[in-house]
Amino acid sequence: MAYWLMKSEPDELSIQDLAKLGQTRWDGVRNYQARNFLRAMAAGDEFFFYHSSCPEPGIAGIGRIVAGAYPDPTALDPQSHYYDIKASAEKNPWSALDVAHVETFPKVLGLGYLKQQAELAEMPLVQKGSRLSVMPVTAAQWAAVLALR
DNA sequence: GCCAACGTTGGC
DNA sequence: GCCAACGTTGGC
Repeated sequence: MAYWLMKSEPDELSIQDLAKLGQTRWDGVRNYQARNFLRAMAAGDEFFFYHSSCPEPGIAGIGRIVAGAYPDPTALDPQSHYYDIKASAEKNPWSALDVAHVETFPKVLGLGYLKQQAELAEMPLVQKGSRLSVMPVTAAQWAAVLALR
């Protein structure tokens, strides 16, 4: 089992939304590096749910991968914000997967707070200029964040 | 709204 | 293959 971190704008999907839904599709990733990490995920893997582009950016809870990556249907949907004119059913470069709610933290672990943690210094999340929206998390980093709850 | 940093596009 | 221009991300 592996650990990950995924960013979501709470206006789109928040940890509270995921808690309400129980399970949903994680789609709309349009970056190759992030997509490759999606494809490396397996059912049972857990991830930190990070709220980005919002008043209180930070880790808001935990989710679990329910099903591994499959072609992202939003890439083929002209109505979708994530529509990719170059994608087709035969050649869809984008991946989505199904995720479930595991835990909502009592409070969001803010980005500034996370940046203060020496154990997390290697995470792309806290590194200047990094915009990666899906990234691996080591077991040590996972444990360090859990200890901050 | 600003802006730094990154990724992608497309001309050459 | 280079690289300038452009678009996007995302914190502040």
